[in-house]
Amino acid sequence: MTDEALNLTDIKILTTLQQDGRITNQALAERINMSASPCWRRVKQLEDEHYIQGYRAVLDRRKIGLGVMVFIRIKIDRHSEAEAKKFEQEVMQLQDVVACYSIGGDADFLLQVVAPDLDSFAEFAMSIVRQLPGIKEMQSMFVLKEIKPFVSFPVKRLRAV
Amino acid sequence: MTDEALNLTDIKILTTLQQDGRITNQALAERINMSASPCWRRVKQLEDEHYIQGYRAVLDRRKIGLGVMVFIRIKIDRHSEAEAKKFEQEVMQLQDVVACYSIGGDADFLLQVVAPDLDSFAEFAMSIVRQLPGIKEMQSMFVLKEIKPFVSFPVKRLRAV
DNA sequence: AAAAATTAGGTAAATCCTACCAAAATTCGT
DNA sequence: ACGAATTTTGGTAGGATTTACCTAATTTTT
Repeated sequence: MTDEALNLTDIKILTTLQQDGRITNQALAERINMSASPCWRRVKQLEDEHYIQGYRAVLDRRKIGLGVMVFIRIKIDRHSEAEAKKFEQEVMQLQDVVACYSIGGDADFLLQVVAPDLDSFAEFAMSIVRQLPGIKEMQSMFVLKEIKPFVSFPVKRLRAV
Repeated sequence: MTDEALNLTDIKILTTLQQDGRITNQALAERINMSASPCWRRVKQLEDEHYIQGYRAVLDRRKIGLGVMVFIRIKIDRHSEAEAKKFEQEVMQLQDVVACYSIGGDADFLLQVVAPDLDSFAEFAMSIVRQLPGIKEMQSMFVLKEIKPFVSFPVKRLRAV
């Protein structure tokens, strides 16, 4: 509760845990050349301070039957804050929309959607997404290949103030 | 090594581990109403068969100093497979490009990029991304708000053949 | 330079993992 | 439908890990 910034140890810990979220504390401690006690304490601290939001298992999308992934750009009717809120709330409920961002630039929202196959996606896009409140435009970008799947954020030394 | 499909237990396990990748085996077993032994065995099996690719810590992007996230649509010069490969390889090296997809639709690639602030992003976009081989068009979509951050894939019973 | 505060390292009890075994349930052939 | 074979389950115990606590070392402050 003093410095509020990340030192080199923290950076090593966060980098390592992003690669292997189930590494044992002992192995982690060895990796960063520290004994187990202070290492464990730092991890707990990073968790308590919410630098680490949580831990997740990463699944093979295709193996669990989700052969199709699509990014959808969506524009909604402007001039209605209520409509936007409603849109956001409804999107939140959709399990097949695995991520959704409000974006600047040309579109209003970027949705990341998964489906077992093209037919399922078409059905979902037409009867669910299209029917969301206030939709004006919609453009699908099909993922042909995951060149670089998301793994981790680069953790760098925070710029001094 | 018999069925090759996911039963209800597997689905519960995968769903739970996507939410909490560090849950203890005992707690997981209780959650799915199974004793620890078979639960542990199933998890190991799901790991061995690569339904589970790994475990990761999820960090708070802003807390680690990455205030800006942008999706960039990029079109590259067509008619050159070699150029595309080169592009992919170079993108792979860029730490600030946290994800990259080859996409159908209007654009060729979708890049997910992070940066500490707008200035850093501008610098990165101009002097690094713009200079990638074969770039024809480039359009940035700034993330204003993460309506629904990616957490997990929906795991459903696989359709019987 | 001494005192205070912070961080590191060690230790031990509690918990958890993990490999093994036996029991139960299921499948299969007859 | 029955018994044999196979698969799956539940229990157990040794080993590893976690986690709280204490002391020593280091750094910071005055």
